[in-house]
Amino acid sequence: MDYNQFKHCGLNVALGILSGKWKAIILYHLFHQESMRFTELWRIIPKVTKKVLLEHLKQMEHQGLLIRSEVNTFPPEVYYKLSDKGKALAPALSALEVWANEYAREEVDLLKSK
Amino acid sequence: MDYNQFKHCGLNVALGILSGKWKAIILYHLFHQESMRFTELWRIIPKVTKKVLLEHLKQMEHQGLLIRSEVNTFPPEVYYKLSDKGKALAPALSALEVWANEYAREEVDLLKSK
DNA sequence: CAGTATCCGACCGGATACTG
DNA sequence: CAGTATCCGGTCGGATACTG
Repeated sequence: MDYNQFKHCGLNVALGILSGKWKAIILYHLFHQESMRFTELWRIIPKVTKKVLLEHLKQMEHQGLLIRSEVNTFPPEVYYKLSDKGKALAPALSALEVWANEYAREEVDLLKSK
Repeated sequence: MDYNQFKHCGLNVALGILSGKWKAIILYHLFHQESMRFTELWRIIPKVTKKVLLEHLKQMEHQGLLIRSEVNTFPPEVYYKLSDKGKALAPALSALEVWANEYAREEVDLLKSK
């Protein structure tokens, strides 16, 4: 196995971008649904507050992972979807998922049961 | 691309395990060197304090990513190396690295220059 | 050398109420 | 509906000094 494949700089950046309590679940839903409204995300993610969800979405938007678009009506409609940069995370995220299911089964099952 | 490959539970667990300011760089060095002494790690990682480095190493040991072994002499010698569980992270970590270099070049270069 | 004990500030996530 | 304004407690990383 060639361990020279990764260096810590890029890894640090990637992990930094993915850090945040709700990032995984946000990405998960947007990978499965392609465009969701704010309230839709809010209701589907248990127990996150609007403020925190908004902060996460803003960060991810500024980092170019998400694209935010609003329909200018009243009441407003705002949609979030993955950008190409966000979609490109798929292989890495699924590799992490595979690893967790293979090597951290207990923690995963514990989390599922909650 | 099949986005059903990953679910958020495993992803959450994996990201949780990898969260911590110095995790990336610790893993990086241990992937490249197979067994390092505490002080060796401490000197090679810029600006981390002993306490924090120790906390990170302890966590990673408890999560089964690292194996700690001590030679009972005075002064003590303690070695850290990757376990199989830790080594199995390689594909996922290098996928993250690849993504960062491809899609987050600016941040990576910025980090490198520091 | 490796590890522990204190103390501290900054940041992060959360609760609640309010607004265009 | 989507977003903002405050306030708050806990956790995380860091500085420093000490110990087996």
